[in-house]
Formats: sequence, structure tokens, C-alpha cells
Amino acid sequence: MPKERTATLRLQDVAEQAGVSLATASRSLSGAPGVSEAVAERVREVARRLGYVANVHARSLAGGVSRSVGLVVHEIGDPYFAEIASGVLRVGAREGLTVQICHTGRDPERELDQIRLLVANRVGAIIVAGSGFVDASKQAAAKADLQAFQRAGGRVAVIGRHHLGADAVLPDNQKGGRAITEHLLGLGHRRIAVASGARELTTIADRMTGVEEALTAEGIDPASVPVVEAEFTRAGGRQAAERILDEHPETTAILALNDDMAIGVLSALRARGVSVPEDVSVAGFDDVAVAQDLAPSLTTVRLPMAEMGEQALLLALKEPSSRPRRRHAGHEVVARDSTAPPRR
Amino acid sequence: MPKERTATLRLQDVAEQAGVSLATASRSLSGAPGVSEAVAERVREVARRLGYVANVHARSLAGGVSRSVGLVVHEIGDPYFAEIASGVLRVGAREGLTVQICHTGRDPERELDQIRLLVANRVGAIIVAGSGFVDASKQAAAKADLQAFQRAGGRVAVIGRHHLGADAVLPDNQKGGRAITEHLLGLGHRRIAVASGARELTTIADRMTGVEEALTAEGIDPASVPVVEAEFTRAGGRQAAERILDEHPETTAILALNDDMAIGVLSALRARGVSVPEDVSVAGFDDVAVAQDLAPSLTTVRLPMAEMGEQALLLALKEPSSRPRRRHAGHEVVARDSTAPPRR
DNA sequence: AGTGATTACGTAAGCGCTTTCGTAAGCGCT
DNA sequence: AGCGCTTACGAAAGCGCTTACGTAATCACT
Repeated sequence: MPKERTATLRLQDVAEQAGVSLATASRSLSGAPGVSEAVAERVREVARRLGYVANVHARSLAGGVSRSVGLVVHEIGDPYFAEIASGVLRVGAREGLTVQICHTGRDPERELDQIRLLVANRVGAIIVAGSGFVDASKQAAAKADLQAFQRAGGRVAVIGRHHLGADAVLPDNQKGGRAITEHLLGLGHRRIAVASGARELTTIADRMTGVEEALTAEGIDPASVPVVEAEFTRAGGRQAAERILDEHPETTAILALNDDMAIGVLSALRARGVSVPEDVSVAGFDDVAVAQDLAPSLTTVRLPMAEMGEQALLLALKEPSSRPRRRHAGHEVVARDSTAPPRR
Repeated sequence: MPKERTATLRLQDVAEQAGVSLATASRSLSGAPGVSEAVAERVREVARRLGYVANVHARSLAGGVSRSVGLVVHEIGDPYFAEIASGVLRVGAREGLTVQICHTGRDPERELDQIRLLVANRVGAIIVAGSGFVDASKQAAAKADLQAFQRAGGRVAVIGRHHLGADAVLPDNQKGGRAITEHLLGLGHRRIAVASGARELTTIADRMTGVEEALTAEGIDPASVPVVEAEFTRAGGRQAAERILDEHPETTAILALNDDMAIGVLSALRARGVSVPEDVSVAGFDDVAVAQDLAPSLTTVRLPMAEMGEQALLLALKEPSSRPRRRHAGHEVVARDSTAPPRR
């Protein structure tokens, strides 16, 4: 990292060139009141001519105000998080905020480090995206740090995770899980299998709860439905599908609890010569951008990821309210070609 | 954005608690020499107990050293850039650097603003990913700003773009274009059509040059090959495929200049009842993660996106050399199910 | 014309850290 | 004991900015 970054020009230089004091120059550029329009414009003109860019560090040190926000995701290469990030960046750019993105590389242990790093960077707000643990003690440290950050005046918003005391954007995973299951049941499927991620995560637990609700309502014992846990990735989907095919050949529909897994399921079924949806129907969850372009196109639950990112930042930017706000992201079953009535 | 962020504890507090001076506390925590190990450890212990996190702004103001880097991409929601970002974040995390990501939302006009923002934030390095314009004048302003940044001690690295004076990680688009075309020619295709993005971008121009080389080497006049320009997205791929099908029904292979377009091409062909690879072969470029899980799996040119991101940051972190360094990212044709010998 | 209120600007005090410089203590040596 | 030399630490000067406060000048009134 560079050492001598001093060659840059300072507000001082601008002030001298414009023939005003440091204070006036500062006020002119930040648009603060107390400067005549004529002087302000002259200062701005000089700054523009010189190519002056204010030092954000000095500014935030002196002013105590931060123009940057932090975003913590599991893995930025994952389309789900990439699309959330896209939404956050969009409103960030609009508001003139810089966004620092951290990802844990799917290692929950590292979430705390990332949060600490953002706190050290004195970001104005922290957005944490991605599922938390059902067992709250596993993320108690992160929660404590976030609360300390809030007490110090920082804003926090979470996406897809409950964290009392922070604004949250919440997809209704439970209702979504119920709805997509009802879609399969409505088509006539009775032998459904689930390709799931780790159930210790709230997102997955919630989706499963919805699934079980729908099954029960239809008179099916949830315990009779095979649930295969694997990684929440395409590779995990492939493995899960293999096991389902091997151990439960009677299955007529596989519900994957996210699209990434669903893509893996499709891939594995194809490799085994099982045709979708004729032999087995497949449904996913999230509606990542590529879902509609798969062959067959994927029936799934649409979550407006980018909007969720936007909403989260907008919430964080608002004046903090006494009690945490909630935004519920809509969910909607998108029926495409990967699901059809069972033929068996 | 919050105003009063003063409730946080300062190095001063740690120093008092540990019964040492500010200077000693600073040295202890930053690992600078000149402190006895006993005292240093005591200070660290106190800092840990108090939960002290240093203020990065103050630190970088005083030290003139920045522990953050900036990454500019076209669109973070795009898997190509998301995977690059993933690589950058990976080494960023390893080096204890924060990464500020900006995206232009595919609007090249905004690249300059994003760069300025990063300069204002006094990042230590800026990584610019994504194609530049063939017409250099269209990005002259951005280039000038980057050079000024370099003169002021900042590091710059570019990915997939030539910018003399900066370290670069370069996929060999030209050879890749040639190789994938040779793959199609090798299968026996003679009536090839290209689904291209805007040719004013260097990436696309380079890939096309490679395509034309291969065609010429095989005795085919490049001018006789239909090249349809559209958006460099799935939607663009769909449109391009429609036009190719309508205007050149004799086509036996469609080469899309990135995977996103290829996915769109596959989708459009499927909608028209054209089977791949039986009726028409389809090839892409990039090898985004999902390419292998498509149906049919996509033949494409693999670019190691994540590694390119890693390399770029590593280059930027090295001591600057007098002349810019180059890293060439390997490219490799990955033959999958979407290409086969023509039947017509 | 004289009063107080308002406006436009300058002076200077920090924001929380790093780092230079100074000093006192400890060391080995003659 | 006295010398220089190293080492461990503290005092204080900034880094580049914002902002409270002070002060002239200008204004609207009586």
C-alpha cells in the first residue's frame, strides 16, 4: 500500500487560489449556509479547475459524518447475493454513498470479523444479508457488536434475518415455502422430496416450516417426506438429487429450497436420464435471473432480490425509529416448465 | 447518516487504562518497534477487553496509509463481474483490506464518477474491471484521473482492458475467440453466425478479431459470416438468435461472444423448437458457473474470473514497477453438449 | 442617526490517530 | 566512576477537514 499520498491538493490550496479562508472554502463546497452565492460559486469554480477532491477521511474525522455503508454477504459470487448487492449499490450510487462489501466466503465464523472491520471503518450503516442461525447463540457475538455499533449512532439493517433492534427486509420464507408446496400438491404430486440446505439456518428452517404446513393441510404427514440436507449450492443439489433418486425412486417431485440447488437437481436428473417435468417435477426458490432461461425453465418462488437490497439501504438511511421497521418482500410462485402433473 | 459517532472509545482511553502514553499505545497496537513486549501485550490486552476498534479515518489521515481498495465493475449482478469481485474480496479479506465496490450499472458515463469517488475516499488501489472502448477518447477522462491517482501514489490495476501505465490482468480474448471458432470449424461447421455485443468495446473487438482469424485460416471470408450486434445480456442473446434464425436459416452454429448471450440464444432456440446441438450448435465465452449446468451444458471458453480478480489485487499490492506488469489469464475451450458436428 | 438583528466571512479549536523528536534509564566498556 | 550507545517511553506536532465562535459590515427599524 502506498505511503506518501501527500502530493494531492488540499482544501487549503483551493482556499488560497480563491482568496478566501479555509472555513469559507469548506462551507462553499459542502453547500453549508453562511456564504454568499457569488463567493461560493467562485470557490467551486476554482476547485473544479484544480481538480480538487476532498479527503473523505479528514472530512469524516472532522465532521463525524460518514458517507459510506457496509454490506456483509455470504458470497458475492452467488447470484442471490450478487443481485442483492446490485440493489444496494444502485441506491448507494444515487445517494453518493460508497459501499464496502465484505463476504464471509460462506464461513459464518468470519461474519464477526467483517462486521468489526466495517465498524473500524466508521461506516454510517451496516447491512447484513443472508440467513442467520436458528440457534441464536451462534451469532451472539456479531449481534452484540451490531448493537454496540447502533448505540454509537450507526445504522443497521438486515436482509432475510431476524435481528430484533434492527430494521429488516424480510422475504416471507414460510409463506413462500407453503405456496410452492401447494403448487406441487395442486398439480397432484403426493410423493414429494425436498433438497434442503442446513436446517440450522433460519431461512431454511422457515421455508421448511411452510412446506410442512402445506403438507399437513393436505393430509400428508411431513415426517413421511424425505428431506435431504446438502450444501446450499448447485453441487449440493446434485448430491441431494442422487440420494433422492436412489433411496426414494417413487418420488414424483423434488422441491429444492433454493434455485442454485434446483439447478443442480436438474443437472443430476438429466445425467440420470430422468426427464423433467415428465418423470419428475422440480421446483426451486429465489428466482435467480437465470431460472427462466434454464431448460426446462424453472418453477420457483420469486424473491425481489435487488429491491430487497434497495429497501434495506433506504431503511438504514432513514431517521432511526424507536422500534425497528419491517419491510416484507413479496413472494410469488412463478410456474414455469419444470413442474407438471405427475404421470405416475 | 448518523451525526454523533463520538460515543466510541479512543486510543486515548486504552492508553489511560493501560497506564501508558498515547504514543506507546499506538505503537503497541500497530506492532511498531520500540515497545517492550510486556507493555505491548498489556496494551493489547486492555484494548481487547474494552473492545477497542481503531478509527480508520484518523489512522489513514495521520499515517497517510490506506487499508482499502476500490473495485469498479459494470454491473455486480452480472455473474462475470460477481465472480471477479469474489476473487478480489477473497484476497482483500486475507490482506485485511476493505474493498469498496462501485458499479456503473452498465453506463460507461458513470465510470468516471465512480473513479472520482474512490479517489476521494483515498483508497490505496483502484481496480477497474470490464471492457474499455476501442475509441480511447471515450475514456480519456477516466484515464487521466487514474494517472493522476497514480502520480499521487495510488496503485491501479485493470482487468480485461489495456491501459498503458497500469498493471493489467488480461484474458487473451483474441486467442480465445480463435480457439472457440476453430472448435466449431473442427466439428465441420461452415455456416456460423455470431451473436455479438457492441463492437466498440475492446473485449468484443478482440474476440471478433480471433473469430475472423480462424475463419480466414479455414478459407472462409469473414465478411460472409453474419454478425448480429445486441446487448451483451441474455435478452440480447435471445434477440440475436431470433434474427439469425430469421435471416440466416442455413446457420448450423451460433457463437455467442459471452455466456450470458449464449444462454439467451439457447432459450430462443428452444422456444422456436430448434434443438441444440442437433439442429444448431451453440458456443459461448467466459464459462460462468452455471454454464455446466445448463441443458444442454454449454461449450464455451473458460476464463478464470475469480483468479483474475485475485491476480489484479495482488498486482496492485506489489511494489510498483517502472513499467506496467501483465498477467495473462489462461483461456481454454471447454467442449460440452451444446456443440456437435452439423447434420446439414 | 442610533439601535439591535442579520449576514458574510475569518480565526482557531479540535476530530483520533501516527510519528518525529527528546529524554531518562539501562547497558557494556575502559 | 565515567563514557558513549542503545532502548523504552512520553510530549507534541501535525494529517485535512468541519464548525463553534468572534467580528466586521450591512440591514431594517424607530
